[in-house]
Order: sequence, then C-alpha cells, then structure tokens
Amino acid sequence: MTRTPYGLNILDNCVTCPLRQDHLFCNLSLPAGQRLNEIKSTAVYPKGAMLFIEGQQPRGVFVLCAGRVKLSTSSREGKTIITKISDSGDVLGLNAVVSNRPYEVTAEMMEPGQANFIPREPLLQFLKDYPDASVRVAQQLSRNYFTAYEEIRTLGLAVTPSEKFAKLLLSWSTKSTMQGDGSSQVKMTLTHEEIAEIIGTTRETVSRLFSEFKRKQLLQLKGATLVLRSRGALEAIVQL
Amino acid sequence: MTRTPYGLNILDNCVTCPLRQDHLFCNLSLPAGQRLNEIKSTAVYPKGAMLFIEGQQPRGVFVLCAGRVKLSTSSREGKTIITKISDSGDVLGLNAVVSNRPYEVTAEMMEPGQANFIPREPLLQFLKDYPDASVRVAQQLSRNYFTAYEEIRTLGLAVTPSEKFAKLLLSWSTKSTMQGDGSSQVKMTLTHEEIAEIIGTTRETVSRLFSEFKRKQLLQLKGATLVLRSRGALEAIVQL
DNA sequence: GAAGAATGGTGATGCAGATCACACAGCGGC
DNA sequence: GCCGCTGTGTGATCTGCATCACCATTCTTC
Repeated sequence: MTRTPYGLNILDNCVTCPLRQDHLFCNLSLPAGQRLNEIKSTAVYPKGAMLFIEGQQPRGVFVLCAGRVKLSTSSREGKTIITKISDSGDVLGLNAVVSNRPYEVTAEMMEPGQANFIPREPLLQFLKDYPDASVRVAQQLSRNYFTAYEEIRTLGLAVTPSEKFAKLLLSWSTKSTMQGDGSSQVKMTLTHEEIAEIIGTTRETVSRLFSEFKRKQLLQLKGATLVLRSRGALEAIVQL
Repeated sequence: MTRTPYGLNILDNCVTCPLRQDHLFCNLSLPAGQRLNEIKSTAVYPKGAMLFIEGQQPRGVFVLCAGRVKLSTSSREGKTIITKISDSGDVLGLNAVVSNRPYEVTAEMMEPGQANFIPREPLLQFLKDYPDASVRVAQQLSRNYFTAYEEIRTLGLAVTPSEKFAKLLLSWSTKSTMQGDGSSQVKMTLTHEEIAEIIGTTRETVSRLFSEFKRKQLLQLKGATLVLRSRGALEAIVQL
C-alpha cells in the first residue's frame, strides 16, 4: 500500500478478487488470472474525475476498487439522468468495449477512488484466448441488461414521482442497513438535485417529497443519516 | 416448404442464416452449425400466441423467422409498456437464458409467424463447446443492452409525448422507406393504443398527436400508409 | 350483410408537477 | 467578520396531459 495525492491508499490489486466473489474476473484459471494481471493497470482518481464520457470511443474497461461512480447520460439541452451509482467491484464500460460502440454513459467519480483499467485490445484478445472468461462476460452483460431493464420498468411504469422516490428509498434499505425494530439507517450522500436526476423529476419536487415523507412518518433525517421507518409503508406506495 | 394451418409457409431452416448476415448464429464453423441444427426445432404460431411470458423460468431462446413479435412488460395494475417490436432474425429470450433469470418481458406474436426454438440446456452446452459462439452471444447481449439504453434515454430524457412520438416516427423512417423527394412512406401496423404503450402515454393523446402532426404538415395518412413529409422537421421536434 | 367488437376522434374538466422566484442555511476561504 | 457558493425549503402560478364521456368509423365473423 502506498499513500497517494488524494489521501487514499492504493490497493496492490483489486481486479482479482477480494471485493466480490461473484466478480467478473474471479475464480478464473491460474494462467488466465496471471494474464489479466499483466494487461491491467491501476490508477487513482480525484473527486469529479471522468473515467469516460458518453460518446467517446471505448478505450477499455474499468474495474472499480474504491470510491463511488455516477453513471449518467444527458440530452443536448442539458437535461441529465443518472442511471446508476456504481461502487467497488463494478465493471464499467464493458458493453461499449465488447460491441465496439461509443460509451453510452458518462462515468464520474463522486469521491476519490481507485480503479483498474484494462485496455480494449488486450482484453478482447484475452477473451479469445480464455473462453471461460467470455462466458463470464456474457453473464455480466446480461446482468447489466437486467439492471437496465429495471430502469426501463421504473421510468416507464412507475407513474408518480412519489412512487419512484419510494422505490429509490427501498433500494437503499438493504439487509445490512436494517435495525432490529424494522427501521433502516442509510447515509445520505446524494444531493436533492442528484436524486431528482435519478428519479427523473425536479429538485424542488424532491425537496417537497422529503417534506411529505417526513410528515407521513415514512422517514426521518438525523444529520446526514436517513432513517426509514418501515419498509412496509414504502412498499405500499410502490404499486408496481 | 409445407403449407400450415395459419396460411403460412414453413421455411425449412431459418436459424442459419438467410435472413441476416450479422445474425447471432451465422457464419459459425461447420460442426457448430450442424450441432445447432440438431438442437433446434421449428414451430409455427398464430396471431396472439405467447412465445413466453414475463416472469416465467427461461425454457430457451426463440429465433424469429417470420412474423412480428411484441415485447412488453406490465405493472401489477395492468399498465403496459411495449419495449420493442421484433421482426425476422431477432433472437428472443437470450438474456434470460444466459443469466438463468425469469424472462423479463412477454413475447406475443402480432401476426402469424414462425420461430426456431433452442432449449436452454443444450444451448448452454453448445456455448461451452463452441467458444466462438459465446463471443457472438456476448456481442448480441451487448447489442440488446444498447437497445435497452436507447429506451432509457427516450423514457428518461424526452419529456413531452410529442417528442417521443416524433422519435418513434423517425425510427420508422429508414433508408429503405425514403422517397426521392425527402419524404418517407411506412406501413402503419400498430394501433393508437399500441403506440401509446410504446411512448408511454394514453390512446387519446396519440390520437391528438396524429391530428396535430397532420395539421402541422408533418405527416399524412393514405389508408394504412403513413407518409412522413420531412425528416428534418421531425428531427427539430426531437431535441434530445 | 348485419351484429358486435375493436379502433379512432374530440370535447370538457381537473390536477399534479414543472417553472419561476426568493429567502435562508451551511461552509470554506482569506 | 465578510463574501461567494452550493444546497434547501416553500410559495404562487401556469399548463399539458390524464381522465371521463360519448359517438363515429372500421374491422371481424358468422
């Protein structure tokens, strides 16, 4: 480990695999793992750094080791939607690389972080040489697809902002955040503006949603900690 | 060729490949092609037949030979969105099969048609045995992903129904439909209701959009033939 | 060709949420 | 302390579209 300019520790290797067992490049054969190690490189990024930008030709994939990344796409007039917040272990840019189309999103570091970079050409060669890895890639792509599909369902079917907001809150409340009493505590790290870009509404509406949900005892705010009172009540709102 | 109950000719084989050169299972090695032929079966479907339904465990993939298929997903309350209209050559259900998750959409024949079916297990075995095919599958999946992403952009960024409607019209106006004078002729095969489900609005709004676009000289209706006056004017509306 | 179903056209009404407009709070910098 | 900046709360207004209601037209099917 080395100390870096951004006050972050460099992990020697985060492609293979401490982060996730279901990871794209985990549990490969030994020679495949070694080959991967040769072609990857590691870099550290400050907050606000762009890993890649919507429309760029794909240079390679990024395996996120530390820090969260905002994936977004924008219209010409500047309307932006955030399609996903990625964190450690996620593989970014895979679709673009496999199909050799421009990156379909912009990937921006939301906080200082670290990622492994695997350039396009060596990666494609690697996939040819190690077929088991390409099956993995296919599976990862199809996971991405399902995530995208969820997004479509949310955007297309969930009508009101309340519904989408409740859905987002539910997605934040995972097992790990559950308290004994059925409530759930989450660190709020997004601005209202960002939440608006996720659920496809305006900042003002998000502000009003927070007020409304507080009033209805659905949530509570203690500093930067969001307390969700009960999943059940939220689920009742999400009538998907 | 054989005559069938639905007044349709059976093609002996439509997996490999007359329909499309960029096809998933085209230009495979000879043994791979033969193997594929052994595991596939062909069937004919009437209008309204469901190839598979959202939520079902994946049985296999369908390679569409003839007829169009409506892919849709619904919310509990019965709101439906159509995510894609597939036609000959499309591969349906691939994502579900590769990741072994339930079909994420319902696939319904919009007209009598024919499809090859490849059951899940033999297909997965086939992919293991013929690595070049799994690279193809990865590419196909990533194409699917891009299509899904387009959908997300449309739903998330295009604000008004007019915009989405114009976008849909543009997607219908391809090179093949262009006339010399810059206009474009398309057969209208969807009901207003279906169009509404594609662009996420109501039937009434679609009716009004047609009136409005006619009034603005953007389109014209001759029987079932839709004449788009100029792409440019439509593109001006789509301010994505 | 008649009965019935599916599809399409259009008016009246109401309301949710976008937009605009400010005011205020927190925070870092110097 | 003062500034400037980013993020938040909330009122007032305006509008586009969903909804309801009904009728007209066009397709099925027997």
